[in-house]
Amino acid sequence: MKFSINTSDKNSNARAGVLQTDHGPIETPIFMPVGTAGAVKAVQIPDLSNDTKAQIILGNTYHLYLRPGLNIIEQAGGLHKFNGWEKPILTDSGGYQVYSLANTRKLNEKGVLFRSHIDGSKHEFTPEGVMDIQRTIGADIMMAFDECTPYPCEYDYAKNSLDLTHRWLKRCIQRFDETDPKYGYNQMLFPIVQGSVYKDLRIKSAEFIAEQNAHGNAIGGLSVGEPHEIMYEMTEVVCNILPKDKPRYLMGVGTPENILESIALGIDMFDCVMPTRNARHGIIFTSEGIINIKNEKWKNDFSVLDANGTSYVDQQYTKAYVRHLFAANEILGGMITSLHNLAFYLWLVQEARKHILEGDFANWKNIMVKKLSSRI
RNA sequence: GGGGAGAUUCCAGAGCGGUCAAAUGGGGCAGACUGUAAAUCUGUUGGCGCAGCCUUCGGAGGUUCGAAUCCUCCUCUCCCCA
Repeated sequence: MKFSINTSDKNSNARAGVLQTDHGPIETPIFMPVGTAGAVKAVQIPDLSNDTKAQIILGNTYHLYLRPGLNIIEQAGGLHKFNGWEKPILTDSGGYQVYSLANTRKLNEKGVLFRSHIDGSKHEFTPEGVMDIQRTIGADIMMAFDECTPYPCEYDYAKNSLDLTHRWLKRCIQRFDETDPKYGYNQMLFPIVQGSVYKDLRIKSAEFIAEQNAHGNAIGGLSVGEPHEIMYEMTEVVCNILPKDKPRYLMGVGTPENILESIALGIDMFDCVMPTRNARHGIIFTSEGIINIKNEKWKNDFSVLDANGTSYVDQQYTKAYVRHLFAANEILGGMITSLHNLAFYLWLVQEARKHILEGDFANWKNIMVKKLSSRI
């Protein structure tokens, strides 16, 4: 449970580090593939591990609690044993579902009453309960239960919500401290900065979070529809306050461009559904720009999927073939693009790490960013 | 040989005198997606000099102010009985 920073970039706040966990080290900056229900959609564990070079994946407290349920996960011996992923796992707390499933839940001081999106049954999530669930799942990194606020969000709502998230955090920490891991390895708890798009709230929250002296700190409530400039501004404000010697995790971000810009601001960890979800929708990210493989123009393009790509699928399949798979609604299409996108995201952060260590990250980032967001 | 049903925009298939360039699916084309209720969702799908006009509902005529819708003939499909 140690975070060491190897070096810092000269012309930005980017850092390269290593976070030690009982399931192995995580080299930062890192992108963490999202595996909400215990599976990174359309990608097998060996591919995830050997091909994309993922070092840590996510699971979700709300989804795993509902299905398969804690009983099954505990019988399996924790999520690592259940899904066969032997490296670190981080679980989101369900705080994002407070936002994304706002129509089917009720929130109060005690916690959140969710109506299951699967069968409509009611389930109360409290900060204490969420800690217990994550103990049972066995995540290496547990997230505090928070309210992810929407955008736009009135100042008063954001302020009250922030105070609630902070009170919940104290309860999370207390429960975390008075309980033990279930499977013989250590777990960490990351608190989450909120405050919507309001600088003073973000500062207040970052200061409060910094005081908790957690193993790592997260920034939530961004990338929910606000302009990128605001997202970067909030991230910068918060990074200046959060402790330098602890990993900083920007939750739910983002596009390849977002990730590089945020690394420059001092972020170490990212997760996002974009590479996997968009992959299933036919979008692939490459070092030359973004490709919609379903577009007609690839119909008879027999060049490989991504000549610069690091995944075996990049050389194995042609654009025309992958386009055909999508047109024919063959499940293989989404498997190929998912693997490609994850390999690309992981390549991107590894490359960023390399340039941070070499000291020329800022220049490299500025060149990359221009290409990454263009459409091919 | 006798009897019956039908031909609609890329396909299937509604429409059965005006509110029809024509429902709904599918297919095509394009877009969205940021701690995953998402292998999902949205838009568009005759042409143009585009608040209007032109050409379309098997073909040719006709009735009517007005036809994809009614009548006549033709062509072609399908079904049943011999």
